[in-house]
Amino acid sequence: MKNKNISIKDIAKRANVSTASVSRVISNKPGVGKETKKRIEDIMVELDYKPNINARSLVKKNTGNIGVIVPGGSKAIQNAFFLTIIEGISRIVDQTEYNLIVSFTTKQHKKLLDTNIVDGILVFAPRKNEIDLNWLSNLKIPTVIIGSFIENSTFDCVSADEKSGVKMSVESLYQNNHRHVALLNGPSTSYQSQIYELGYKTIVEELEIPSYVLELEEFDIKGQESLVIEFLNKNKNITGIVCSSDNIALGVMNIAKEIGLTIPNQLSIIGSDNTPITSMVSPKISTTNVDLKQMGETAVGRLLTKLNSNVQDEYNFNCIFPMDYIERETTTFLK
Amino acid sequence: MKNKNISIKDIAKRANVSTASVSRVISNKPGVGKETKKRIEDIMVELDYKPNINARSLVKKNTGNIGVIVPGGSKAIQNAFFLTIIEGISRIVDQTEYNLIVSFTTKQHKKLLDTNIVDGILVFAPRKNEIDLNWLSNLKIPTVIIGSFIENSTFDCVSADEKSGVKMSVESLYQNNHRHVALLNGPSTSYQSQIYELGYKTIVEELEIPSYVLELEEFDIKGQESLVIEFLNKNKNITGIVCSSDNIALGVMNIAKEIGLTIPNQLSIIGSDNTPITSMVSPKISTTNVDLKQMGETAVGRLLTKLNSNVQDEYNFNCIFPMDYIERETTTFLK
DNA sequence: TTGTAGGCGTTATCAT
DNA sequence: ATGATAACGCCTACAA
Repeated sequence: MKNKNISIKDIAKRANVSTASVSRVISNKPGVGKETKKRIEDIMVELDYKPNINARSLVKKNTGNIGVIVPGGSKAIQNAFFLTIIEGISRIVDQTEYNLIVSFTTKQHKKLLDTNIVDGILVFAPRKNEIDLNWLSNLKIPTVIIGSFIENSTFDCVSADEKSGVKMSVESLYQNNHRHVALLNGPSTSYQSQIYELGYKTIVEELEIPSYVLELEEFDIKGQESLVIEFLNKNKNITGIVCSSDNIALGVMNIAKEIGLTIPNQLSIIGSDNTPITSMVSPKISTTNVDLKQMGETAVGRLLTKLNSNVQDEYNFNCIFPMDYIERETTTFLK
Repeated sequence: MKNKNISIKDIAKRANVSTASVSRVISNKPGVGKETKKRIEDIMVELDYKPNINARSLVKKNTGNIGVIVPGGSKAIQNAFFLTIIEGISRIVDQTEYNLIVSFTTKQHKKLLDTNIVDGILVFAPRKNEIDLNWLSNLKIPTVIIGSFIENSTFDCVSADEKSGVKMSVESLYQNNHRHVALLNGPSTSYQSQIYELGYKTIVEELEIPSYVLELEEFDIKGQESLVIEFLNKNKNITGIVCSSDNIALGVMNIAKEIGLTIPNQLSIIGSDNTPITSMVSPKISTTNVDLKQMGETAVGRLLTKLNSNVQDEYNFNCIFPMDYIERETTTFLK
């Protein structure tokens, strides 16, 4: 069933050298004659030799894998926010010898982390109920958190400045004469949501306008339409909504249409993260933007240096990407 | 930096038994006294023992990983079609000991396949220019192809019946009085596109209506807007469009609006695969539907049986999932 | 420059 | 029911 695996021994025998020499050639190490090196290499391609990763890992005590932990059960798979970041990650990992093990479910997370199959991990905006950060920290495995900033922790973080993101959104609405601006937020189990809420509360207080917050179960509104409708009906004076994801914004748009609110005239809506759909729908969604790919790249970059420098540097890497507001068609001046 | 890894030896010593016994309890094999078993287990948790996967793999000659090959460069990452299938896959893999290694880029594909780090692979609708199927076949690694049916090959395939999908779409338009129905297709390097084209040609011929085909570079229209506009302008009599993906349909909707065509009255549009956005936008997109999660589940299922039965069964697994047409708001009767 | 040999952590065979 | 011990394929001192 499997190819009879040819090993370092086979090619050593064939080349009349020791396995040591072959190993040297494989690892591109010095100490082998130009002649023999050539001979060995030829035989390697002739026999289509492929090193056994497991054996190598066994002695080198590494795995060659980088794990990516995606939260939110399988729902998040469809989340463009994560996927764009993964694109950035892929781009960098491509240039290395590492493989990417992506885990989408809680069970897989456990398996991945418990089983020592990765050298380092990238954790996407963790949820409190899914991953115990203390436990994670005790694992002593190099980790970078992407997409949310964990306060008072020793974790390296790469995140978007969502706090000022919401702030800009609310402010732009305010400048457009809106005085009743709501926040449609993701679940509070997400550290991301906490930032959003914090940012919202802060600016709302600063502007001295009332606070309206609706917390959803996810970063989209599927299955919670009635909740949103109820919220909108209960707070008829709301004229602007800031959402903690573009998907939520999209959902609200549809609900608004259904209950007869025109966008943006009767209701202005702002999303978050500038995912592709925002400009694929009509009206195009106003949103906040951050370079997600770059975020991904930065995160793996950091992880790779942690992996390559055995020295555990003590300083805490914490990179916060700036966001900017993109005005499109779901927002307007309130008459 | 790393935990001093405690091994089977350590726990053997501590328990005053041989490594063999420890190994037996780890693998839940018979031949170890109830007493000693208990003792060993206790020590294992006490020392927080975790088996070394590499060592195990080395002797067992497997890796415990399943690879997933996603085509289309990193663009496909955002493709809900694939992602939904991955959801199905995850659901099954969750119940096993396997890990999922997802590869999004051509380079990673190579690495993954060349390096023997997976026991089996799931290949998503391959592109001719990205993966040489002959080469793949020579790898002798258990493989299941998802999302496209490869004719005249020995590959196991799990795919949607897209041929009858397009057929239904065109027919429904025809029944609604449309006589000029176009196909907006993905790249011909995709086997999937070939099926779409085949289905389209067939039904168009059967109905004796003219054929209009536009081949795009991807399964969405980003960056090719002008191409589509040109196509539409050149063929003014087209009143209905069948797209080989929902993303294409969405793109066409926007273009139509821009050039002043109302949907569905002046132009009816049908997508493909019933991805979530279709019902998140307005008007809601008419499309064809297939149980993608189930497709994913079936595919891994098949792969797992291949993996578990050393017997290479000779018959060719070929599962084609039925599609059905979902009428929504982007299609109407042509007056 | 090249070779010898021990060890990485498991599993599995064969004794006991 | 248990224990030695030889693999598994590779790397790496240490010798030569």
